[in-house]
Amino acid sequence: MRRETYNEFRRLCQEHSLAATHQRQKIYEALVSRPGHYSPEEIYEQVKQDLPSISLATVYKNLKTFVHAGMLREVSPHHGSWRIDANHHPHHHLVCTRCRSITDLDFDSLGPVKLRGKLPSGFRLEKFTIEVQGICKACTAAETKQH
Amino acid sequence: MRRETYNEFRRLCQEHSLAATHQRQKIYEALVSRPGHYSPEEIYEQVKQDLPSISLATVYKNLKTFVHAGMLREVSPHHGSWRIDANHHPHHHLVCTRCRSITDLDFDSLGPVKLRGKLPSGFRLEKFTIEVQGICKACTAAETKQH
DNA sequence: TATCAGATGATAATCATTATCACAAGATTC
DNA sequence: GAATCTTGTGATAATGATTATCATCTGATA
Ligand SMILES: [Mn+2]
Ligand SMILES: [Mn+2]
Ligand SMILES: [Zn+2]
Ligand SMILES: [Zn+2]
Repeated sequence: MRRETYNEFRRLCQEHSLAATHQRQKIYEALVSRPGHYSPEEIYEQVKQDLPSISLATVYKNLKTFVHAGMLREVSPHHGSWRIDANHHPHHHLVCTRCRSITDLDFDSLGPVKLRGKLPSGFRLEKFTIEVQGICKACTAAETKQH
Repeated sequence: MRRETYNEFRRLCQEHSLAATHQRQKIYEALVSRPGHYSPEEIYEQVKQDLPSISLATVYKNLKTFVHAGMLREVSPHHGSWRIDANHHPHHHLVCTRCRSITDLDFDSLGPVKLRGKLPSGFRLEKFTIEVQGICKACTAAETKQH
C-alpha cells in the first residue's frame, strides 16, 4: 500500500473509531488503488491474494462499515430486489436514501440534461436516467418524532 | 381487468408472439392497474389473490419476458450485486444496458440539472444522480462481429 | 376437435447476503 | 511490553432472492 493511502486509511479509522486491522487495510486498498465499481465478491477475491484466510463475511461487514462511515459509497441508492416499472411515460425517480422507497417524479419537474463534453468513444447512448436522492416525507417525520 | 387494459394486453401479446395466458393477464394487470415499483414477490402476492395456484417462478419468468419485450421496464439498469464506489469526486455513471458494466463519467461532461417544478412536499433533497444508459464499446463490438 | 409449441407449477439448485458465536487481535492503560 | 478490555475475525449456518429443471397442461392454429 502506498504510504499516502496508508496514512489516509489510518486517519479515517481514527476519525471513525475503527480498529485499523490489516484486513480493513487490504479491503480499503483494493477499492481505492484502482478505479472501478466492485462487488463484495470481487473485493474478496482481490484481498484473498494477500490474506488467504480472510472470510467473505469480513469483507461484507467492513464494506458496510466503510459505507456507513462515509469512507465509501454504494453505486445504487436503491440496491436490493428487482423492481419493475409499468409507467411508460418519460419520468424520473425520487429515491429515499433511508428507506429506499421509489416514487415517480414528473419529467417536467427537472430541466433537460445537456451533453457538454464527449462520451467515451464507442458508447452508444440510449437515455439519461435521473434519480433524485433524499429523505422522504415519512422518514423525515419518523426522524422528527424521535427528538 | 378493465376492458381497455385487457385489449392492450392482448395486443401486446400478439405483437410479441406471446400466449395470452390468464397468469400473464393477472401479472400484467397487477403492474399497470396501480402506480408503483414492485418486486416479483409483491406481484406474486397480489396475483395469488386471484390465482391461488400460481407459482413464484411463473411470475419471475413472465416479468423477464415482459421486460425483454419492452412491455415493462426495470427500475435499475444495473440491478444485481451490491457495488461500491471509492471515487469521492462528484461524477456520473455510464451504465451498459447489455452487460451492466458501470464506468465513471466526468461531472463536467453533462450540464447541471435544474429543478423546474416543485418536489413533493416533505421530500428533503440530497442530490441528483445521473446515469447514462447505453451500449458500451465492448458490447457494440461483440454485436457487430455477429453480422 | 386434434395437434403441438410454448407456458405453468413444483421444487431443487444456485447465488447473494446476513446472523451467530467462539476465538483472535487492536487499543488502552499501566 | 504485559494485562485488560473491546472490537473484529473466520467458520459456517441461516436466510433470502433468483434461476434451472422437468413433468404436465393449455392457448393458438388449422
Ligand atoms: Mn417509475
Ligand atoms: Mn463511480
Ligand atoms: Zn424514506
Ligand atoms: Zn456492455
